[in-house]
Amino acid sequence: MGARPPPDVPRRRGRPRRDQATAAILHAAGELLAEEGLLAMTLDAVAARAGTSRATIYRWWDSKETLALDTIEAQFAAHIERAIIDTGSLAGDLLEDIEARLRAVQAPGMMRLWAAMLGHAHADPAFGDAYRARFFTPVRESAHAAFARAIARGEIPAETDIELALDLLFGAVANRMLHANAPVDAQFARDVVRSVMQGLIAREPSGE
Amino acid sequence: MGARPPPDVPRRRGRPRRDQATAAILHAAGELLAEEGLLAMTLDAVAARAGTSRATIYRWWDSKETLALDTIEAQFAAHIERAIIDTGSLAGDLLEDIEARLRAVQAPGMMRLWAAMLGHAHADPAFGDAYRARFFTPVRESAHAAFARAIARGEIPAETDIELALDLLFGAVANRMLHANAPVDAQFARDVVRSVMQGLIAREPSGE
Amino acid sequence: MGARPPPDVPRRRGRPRRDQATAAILHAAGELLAEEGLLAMTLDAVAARAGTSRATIYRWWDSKETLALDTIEAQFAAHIERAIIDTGSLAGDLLEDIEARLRAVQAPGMMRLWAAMLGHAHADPAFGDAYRARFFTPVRESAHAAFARAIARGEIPAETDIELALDLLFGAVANRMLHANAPVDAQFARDVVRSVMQGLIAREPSGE
Amino acid sequence: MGARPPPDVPRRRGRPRRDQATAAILHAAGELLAEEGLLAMTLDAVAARAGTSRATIYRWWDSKETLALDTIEAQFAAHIERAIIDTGSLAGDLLEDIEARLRAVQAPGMMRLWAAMLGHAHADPAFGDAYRARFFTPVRESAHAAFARAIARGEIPAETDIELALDLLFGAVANRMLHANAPVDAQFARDVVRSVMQGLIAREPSGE
DNA sequence: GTGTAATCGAGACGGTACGTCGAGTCTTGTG
DNA sequence: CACAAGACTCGACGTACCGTCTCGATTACAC
Repeated sequence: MGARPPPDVPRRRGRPRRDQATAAILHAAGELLAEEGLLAMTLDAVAARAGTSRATIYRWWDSKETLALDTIEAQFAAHIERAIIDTGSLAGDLLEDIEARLRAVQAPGMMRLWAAMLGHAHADPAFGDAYRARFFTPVRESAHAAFARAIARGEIPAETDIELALDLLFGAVANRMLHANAPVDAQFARDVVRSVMQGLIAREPSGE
Repeated sequence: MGARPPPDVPRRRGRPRRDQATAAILHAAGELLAEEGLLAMTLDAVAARAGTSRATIYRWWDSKETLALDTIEAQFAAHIERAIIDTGSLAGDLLEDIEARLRAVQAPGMMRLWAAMLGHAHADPAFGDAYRARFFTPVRESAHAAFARAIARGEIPAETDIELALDLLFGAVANRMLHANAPVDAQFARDVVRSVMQGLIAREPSGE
Repeated sequence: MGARPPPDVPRRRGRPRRDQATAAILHAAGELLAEEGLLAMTLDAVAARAGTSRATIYRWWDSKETLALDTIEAQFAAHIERAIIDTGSLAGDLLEDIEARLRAVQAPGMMRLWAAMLGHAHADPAFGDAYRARFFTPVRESAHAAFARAIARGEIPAETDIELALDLLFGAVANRMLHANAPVDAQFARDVVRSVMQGLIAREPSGE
Repeated sequence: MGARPPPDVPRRRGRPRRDQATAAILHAAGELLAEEGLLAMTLDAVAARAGTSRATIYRWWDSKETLALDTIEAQFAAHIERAIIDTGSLAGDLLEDIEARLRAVQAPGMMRLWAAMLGHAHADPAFGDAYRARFFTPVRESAHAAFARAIARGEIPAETDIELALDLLFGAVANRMLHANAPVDAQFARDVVRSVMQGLIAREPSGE
């Protein structure tokens, strides 16, 4: 599975791919996803709005979920600055990180879309792998790096269970948005970061 | 929206509802949900396996998601003992609570189903309300009561931010299962509980 | 097959039949047939308008077509005076007869209903027998009697092919109404009668 | 309403219509109509026997009645030679015409189908127009032409009421088949033609 | 230039499931 | 018994997307 958009081969024979079509499809899909959600979005509607044919979409994506994955990735890219965050303190790094994600996910229709992707990730294992590789792992890694830097400069103990910390951190935020369907503000983000750091610093090794 | 299973009215005129049919439908739906997931489950298949007609299903449920909601509720009921948990310590209460939920959610196909329900909860607000009222709020309330008891007996400070604690607690577990798609064992549950408690006890009031 | 309305047994045990129900059903069916036609008329609607239950209808009629048959028979009875027509001349008798039928069949919705009955008569042989026995044969017989009287008083030759005359007579009228969907007025009826009589009187025996 | 079989445009973009499918549908519908009649014929069954999908049928026909209309037209075409009938005498022309129609309508199941079409023609005005345009008007016109030729060559009076003659002619035949549900043989056709001609030739103008 | 190869639009097609509707049957409680 | 209420099975309906498939038209590189 998976999209095979830019194979970036040097040059092939035949009519070259019309990049405008790809962009128009992603744009149309983005609008429809925000307006109606994943389930209500039909490829017919995407094709009509993009001015292409359904066959062209199927040529480059193998399902509408994969198309949606590419679409929200393109939208996230606009919200998240890829520059490495390094404020000098762990709390500062984590807060910056979380707030950047929050800005991206609070665009209209994005929560609904996120939930739909998560649902499909559990229905289709291959899609689940792609989903995690693109939206879960990167987030986790950038936060992981922040913890590693904090250990390196002695801010937190070396034996800190970073994986646990990440689950607490992102889990709390996700829980509030996805399950409680409640808004997440900056104050909540600060509370979460402080609680997690206090819980980790004070803790003894977990091995009973 | 929502199902209207019989509110146990005393006795009405007309042919009585065949309870066996309702049970058979729920049973068939449960099997098919575990085997194929929500999206692949057809009402045709449910009706065929339950030995009823599709029309009978539509008489009592307004969508297959609502049917699924009733189905997993029936399955959860089998896993979760409703007796109030009170071990005497906050950590003990929380662990018992979490582990009870884990047992229920680790039945085959249940993760996939949970994710699908969450996805639909964000697609259909009315369904979202029903979903939270039945699967989110009860869990939260039983844990909330455990915190209240802990405050009453002086185990944790009275000004503890319980809502935050709940988000950390259940968020960490949900994050690992839903997003990381990784297993949650008893050790992880213990680590989460300990971390959250330490983070809360030591913390100062959040208001800047 | 066929309806089994009033079995007219002397007196049976149990709750006596509520004649009002039967009348209400026929009345409701008549209204609905005129308003919407046979196919669009549902037994649900009839039952609702008659204030009865569907089961009661099924108790006395075995299909909605049979119910319709009884219904239009009741309506025809109101239009057609059963007294024997005898004006003294064949042309007069035939005209009276035809015009009486026309009055009945030109009630609103009646053409549509007649066509539907005819369609069903060819779909269900048993119904076809009942239909002809009630709506075809009687008409034919009363006109046949008029011809017989004309022969008796020497108005037309004794060897007149009456069956052929009846087919020409009623066929022309039915053709115009049913097939051409055109109105039939008194002038047309007079023309038909005159043409048929001239054609028959002048003719030689048909056997080649 | 109405079917839109291919108007034979020169060449359009897109996948060309698979003519075999259209033919298979008409053939399957023809068989099923003869076997079971219009009401019992299911589009499911037609699709299954034709090896197409129900959607394809709905793409080209808007109801099963319209499909039936096309079907019997195709079958009539096989029975009726379109060559203009001109035997030199009015009686000869009319007999040829009537007997050609009789051959077509006496195929198995055709009477039942004809009656059903007539019923639907009165239930759905738009269908009624289509029905008459295809099965009523053409028959009428060819016979009308025969009368016109007879007037031209002085065989019958110029003031003959042709419309009345047509109603008598076809009405008598239709009455016997549709209403009396009796067979029509060549002798009956001859009798009808002779009677109508005698009735018309001898008659005076109808205007009082 | 003239293939050759690829893309794109349009749109028909077989399929599957949907949600609805009506027919006809059955099972209660009430009169 | 008759009747109302109403739950039930069955089967067809017409619709909506899906994913696939032919087409004709277009556009480039390669010979």
